[in-house]
Amino acid sequence: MSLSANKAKGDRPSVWPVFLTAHAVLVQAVEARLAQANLPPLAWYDVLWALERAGDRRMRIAELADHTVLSRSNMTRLLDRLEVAGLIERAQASDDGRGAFAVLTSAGVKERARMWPIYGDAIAALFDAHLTDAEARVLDAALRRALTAARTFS
Amino acid sequence: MSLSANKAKGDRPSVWPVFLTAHAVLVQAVEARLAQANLPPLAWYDVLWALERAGDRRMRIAELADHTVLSRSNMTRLLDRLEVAGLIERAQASDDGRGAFAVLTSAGVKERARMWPIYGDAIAALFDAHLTDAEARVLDAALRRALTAARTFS
DNA sequence: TGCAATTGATTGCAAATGCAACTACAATTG
DNA sequence: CAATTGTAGTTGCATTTGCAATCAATTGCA
Repeated sequence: MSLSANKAKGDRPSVWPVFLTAHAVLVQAVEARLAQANLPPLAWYDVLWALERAGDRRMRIAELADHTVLSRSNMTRLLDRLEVAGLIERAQASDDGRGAFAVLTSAGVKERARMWPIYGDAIAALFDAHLTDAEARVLDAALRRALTAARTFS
Repeated sequence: MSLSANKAKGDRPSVWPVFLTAHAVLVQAVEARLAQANLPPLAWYDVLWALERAGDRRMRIAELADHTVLSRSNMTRLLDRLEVAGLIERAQASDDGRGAFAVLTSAGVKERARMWPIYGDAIAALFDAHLTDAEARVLDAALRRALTAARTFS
């Protein structure tokens, strides 16, 4: 009976435990590399990069929260820290009196550029290097499928 | 140049972003299901299950921390909560005066059993259901490879 | 043996998170 | 167009985390 906890309902062993552990270990390793280089954490990168890709370097704050899979209050405070660090600014939305934009500053652009070499190398060395192209494609497709399914659920 | 942030060094698009998002969304969805059923969070399950699999239902606390990829201080406090809830007890290690065991109580066994149906269903529905057997094998192998590589690094 | 260095676990304190109010504005509808 | 209902973002508070310091016990070694 206790075997059940190892098995998917279907009865092949589930990949889930490995998925969880791999994530934990990899993220920890990446964060360690960033910290060691005196760079801010991963979450900062996500926000900066999202803003940089947005046409005018600005994004509505709820949109950002969705994008980075963070709660809104969480995003509010993350933006507080980024603002204190001078990497973003807030701007009133002209069309909606309640809304605000997070706007990337040029210091923000620089900081993301400073992070990328370390972050990119970490991803490459710790993650990508261990996947063949074919595996990468499978992984991508599978995870996207699970992802969108989980999203339509909630 | 800014494209670089999308690409693995190798220059195929990296699966990393999807990996991160999938993890975040899936874990959130699973936690939501547990919470909705008035069950404790995922981390509790990990500890309870690890203890249950250990022959004598006990494990050294550092060993547990390693197993669940948590810092030691974190584990100390997680065990505090589990102890308050009556799901584990602490026991002195006989061979090492500093050491302590976390010991699963029978209430702990019951609680894990209570969690499993919800947790197992969640994994099955949100994750496993979206992988073919072949994909599952690929995923498992690839993640394990990255995992052990990352571990030998740190 | 005796003393420094190491290890297992915990603790204090600062930072980060989650959740439930709360404020200010916008949209709906009667 | 007034009154309700909904939405964007922030804040208070309790919980959780991370890191460095601490305490006790063990190990290494001169």
